[in-house]
Amino acid sequence: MEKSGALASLISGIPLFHGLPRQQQEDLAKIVLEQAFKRGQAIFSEGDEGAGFYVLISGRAKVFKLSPEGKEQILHILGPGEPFGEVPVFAGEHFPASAEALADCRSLFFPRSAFIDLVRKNPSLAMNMLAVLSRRLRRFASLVEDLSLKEVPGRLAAYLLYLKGRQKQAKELTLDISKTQLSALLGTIPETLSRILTRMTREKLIKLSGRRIQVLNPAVLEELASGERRLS
Amino acid sequence: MEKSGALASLISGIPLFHGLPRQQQEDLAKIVLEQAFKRGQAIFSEGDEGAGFYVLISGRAKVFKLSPEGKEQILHILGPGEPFGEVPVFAGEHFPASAEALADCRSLFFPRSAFIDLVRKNPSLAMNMLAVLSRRLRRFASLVEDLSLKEVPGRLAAYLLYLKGRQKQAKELTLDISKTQLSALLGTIPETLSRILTRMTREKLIKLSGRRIQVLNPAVLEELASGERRLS
DNA sequence: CGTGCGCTTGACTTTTTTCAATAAAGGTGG
DNA sequence: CCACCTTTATTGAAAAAAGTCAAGCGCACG
Repeated sequence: MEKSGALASLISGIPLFHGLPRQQQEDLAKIVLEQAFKRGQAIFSEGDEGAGFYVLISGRAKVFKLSPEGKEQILHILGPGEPFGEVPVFAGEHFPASAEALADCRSLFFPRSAFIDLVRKNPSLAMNMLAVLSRRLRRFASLVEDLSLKEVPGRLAAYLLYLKGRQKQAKELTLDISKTQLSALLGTIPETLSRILTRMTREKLIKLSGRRIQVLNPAVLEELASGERRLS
Repeated sequence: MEKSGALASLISGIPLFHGLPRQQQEDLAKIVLEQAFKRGQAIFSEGDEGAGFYVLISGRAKVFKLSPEGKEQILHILGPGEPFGEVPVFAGEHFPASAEALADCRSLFFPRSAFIDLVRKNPSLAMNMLAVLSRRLRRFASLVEDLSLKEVPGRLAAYLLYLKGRQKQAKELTLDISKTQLSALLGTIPETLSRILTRMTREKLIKLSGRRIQVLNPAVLEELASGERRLS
C-alpha cells in the first residue's frame, strides 16, 4: 500500500499522464516496473527488442546514435518526467537508437502489451501519447533543419539562446552537460566546438568560464542562429 | 450517394484507416474534404496554422524546410496513401515544415477538431495514428543519423539501395524524383550529387543514363552506406 | 600524488560549398 | 515537327567549413 501510493504520486506527476482519471493512473501503477541505472550505464541499445518504454523519474539520460567510427549524435537529452523509447511500442519492435544514463537515474518501465491495452481503453491516454510523439516529431524536424541548413556556429548560437530561455532567472548560463556531450548534441566534435566558443569569445558575443557562459550579445547570436549572419 | 461511395472506397484504401469498422470509415467520409493541387503549388507553409491534416490520394508531394539562403532540406517524399501534416493536429498548432506538390495531386483533408473527436471515440484509429507517428520518428532518427554521421557518398549509396529494395523487379533503377530534388533529400546540393554520381560511375559501382541507374556493385554500396568504406 | 579524462590549441587534410560557365533535356508554341 | 526557351545537370577552379591527428594543459578523483 505504502509503495503503490508512492508509485501513484510519481505517475500522477508525469506530464504524459496528466488529466487521466484516478482509476487509470492506478491501472498504470499496476503494470509499471521501477528501475535504476548508474551513470554511464546503458539503458537500451539500438536494435534491441523494445519490450516497453521508459519514463525518467530522476537523473539525466541521453538517446543517441553511434557511427561505426565511434562518432556520436545525441538525439535527445532527457530530464525527469520525460518518456523515451516509445517508438517500438507502436511500430516495429526494435529501438531506433540507444539510451544511456548521464547521471545516476531512476526510471519507470511500462511493458508494451499491458500499456497498449490501457491505451486502447483510454482515449485520453492515447491523445496524450499522440501529443508526445507529435512534439518529438517537431523537435526532430528542427534538429534536421539545424544539421542540414545551419553551420555549427548557428547551431551553437541557437542552443545558447535556448538555454537562456530556460534559465532566464540567471544572468549567467550554466551548461547542464559536458562540452563533449554538447558537441555530440550539436552534431560536431569537441575540437570544433571549442574553437567556435573561442571565436565567439573573441567577438565578444559571450564570456565563458568553464561551464558557465555569459551571453553578452544575444542579438548577434539570434542572427547567427537564423543564418542572417556568420561568424568572422 | 455516388460521391460518398467513391469517398468511402478511397478512405478504406488508406493504410492509416485499415482495420477500422465500416461505421467509422463512414464517419471519416463525413468530415473529409477533397482537394487538388497543381505541380509546384504550395500545400502549406511552415508556420501556418494547421487546421487539419492531409492524405495524398494521387500524385507526389514533398515536405521540406527552407533556409534563409534558399537551401532546401526535404524531410519526406509522399506518395499515394500517405498522410502528412499531422503534427499540428496533436501538438501546437503551426506546421513545423512546408509542403508542396511535385506533380498534380489529389488529397483528402481531415479537419482537426472533427478528426480528434473520431480519434477519441475510436481506439483503433488512435492506435493506427500512433503507429504512423512512430514510424515517422524512426525515419527521422535515420535521417538525422545520415546527416550527422555519414558523408554524402554514404547517404547516396543508402538511398540507391533503398530504391533497389523498392523496385526489385527491375534490373535498372529509375529515380522517381529529379536529381535536384534528390540532392535536397540527401542534404546536399546538385553539384555535389553530380560529382559523386560521376565518381561512383568511374569506380564502376553504378552506370547511369539520365534518371535510370544500374547498380553494378551492391556490395560496395552497402559498405559505403554503413561507413565501412569510402569512395576513392 | 599521480593518473585519467575533459578541454584546448595548432597544423594539416578532407569534404563540401560557392561561383561561374556550359551542356543537355524537356516542354511550348509556332 | 522543329525551334526556342526555360529548367536541369554537369564540370572546373577556388574558398570555406569541418574533421583528423597530435600535443599539452588543468582539474578532479581515487
